[in-house]
Amino acid sequence: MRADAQRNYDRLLEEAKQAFIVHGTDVALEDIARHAGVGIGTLYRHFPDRYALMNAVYELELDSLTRRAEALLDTDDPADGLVRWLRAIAVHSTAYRGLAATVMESGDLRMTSCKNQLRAAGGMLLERAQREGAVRRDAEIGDLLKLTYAIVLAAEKNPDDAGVFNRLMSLTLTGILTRPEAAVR
Amino acid sequence: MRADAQRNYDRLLEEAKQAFIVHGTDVALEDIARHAGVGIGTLYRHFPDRYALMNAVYELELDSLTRRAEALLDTDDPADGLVRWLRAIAVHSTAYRGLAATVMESGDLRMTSCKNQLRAAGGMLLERAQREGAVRRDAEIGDLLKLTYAIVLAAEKNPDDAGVFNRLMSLTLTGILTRPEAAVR
DNA sequence: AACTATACGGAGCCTTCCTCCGGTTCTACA
DNA sequence: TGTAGAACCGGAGGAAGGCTCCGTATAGTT
Repeated sequence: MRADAQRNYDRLLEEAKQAFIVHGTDVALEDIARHAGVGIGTLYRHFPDRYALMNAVYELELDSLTRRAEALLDTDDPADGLVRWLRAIAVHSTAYRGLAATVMESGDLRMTSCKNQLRAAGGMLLERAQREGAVRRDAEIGDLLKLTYAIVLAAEKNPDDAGVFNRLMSLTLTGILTRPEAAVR
Repeated sequence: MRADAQRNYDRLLEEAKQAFIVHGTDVALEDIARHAGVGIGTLYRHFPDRYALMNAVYELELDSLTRRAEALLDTDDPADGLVRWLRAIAVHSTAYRGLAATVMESGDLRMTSCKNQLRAAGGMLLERAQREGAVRRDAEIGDLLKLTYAIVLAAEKNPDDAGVFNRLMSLTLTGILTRPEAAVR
């Protein structure tokens, strides 16, 4: 990679990150290019579409989420560890409004590398919690992540309601029904 | 309302319903107008924006959902009644891809009339279930609807996974943790 | 039949996405 | 250091959808 290309790549990535945080992930790509001081053509050469850019930005955060998962593997309470990690994911994806909607999709290959890393890191936390009987055996890491992102999405659509994320998360973690075996087959 | 206006209104509504079902709620409004045999200006006069159209289409279904709620008030198992109603809502909103995302929002006034009717109907089912101790006391109908729509959204983003809706719904209804009191404060 | 309030419709402007290609700049190698 | 050409730059412009505006057409009334 040529030095100027590398420079532009880095600037675009940094600028995209800021723009996603401030304006959400559906910000106009032209704005990102302009703020990075390059033409729109350069942006598209480095990142074929909006999702490549989102993937690259999210990858910046993946290391810390992976390390967090590893650290939480050492805590005493496995259920608490899993829950803390899901909350950490939520915090990260909440920072980039609109990101959750994309990460939740499974149909296409967009952001696949990010999603695989998340699944691997969370899978270990989930398995430990299940081994110790703290979490239902039939829960899968993919579904847990989908639920987490779904709740993030619901929360970001209710920006005036600060408590909505915690309420929905609590409902989901502990269950809505008091006698579940009776109503859900 | 003039006769020709009424005719066009009805045609637009019917055409919008079909288009939403077939192409999702982000279909081009020009297509709806064309299929209804009117100009785009006429569409915008009757429905100021896309959300007015979505609201009108969803209102067509509200009666049946309200009646369903009333019928379910007479069933033996209150938890089962609530769950069945939430599933009915999910079925309806799943038919119109993209609708769930809009209904979930609370910030603005779009689709307010629909959302109020849903809350009223579901609130009765929820209260009965809570009175009989079948559902957590701290659950609110608004949050339950948000969760339901969030799951619909997650499911419609995973069209290749037929079971995802039921799995997420089951996780949410019965809870992910086996000893919730220990991990969630 | 004439009149008026109401409704119609599409031209046209704006914004955003994305592609394409002529011109420019950097790097490697002599 | 000079140079060839590979790599890169950037913005014009086509495509598509959202929405507005206003000249024209028509339903309903007297």
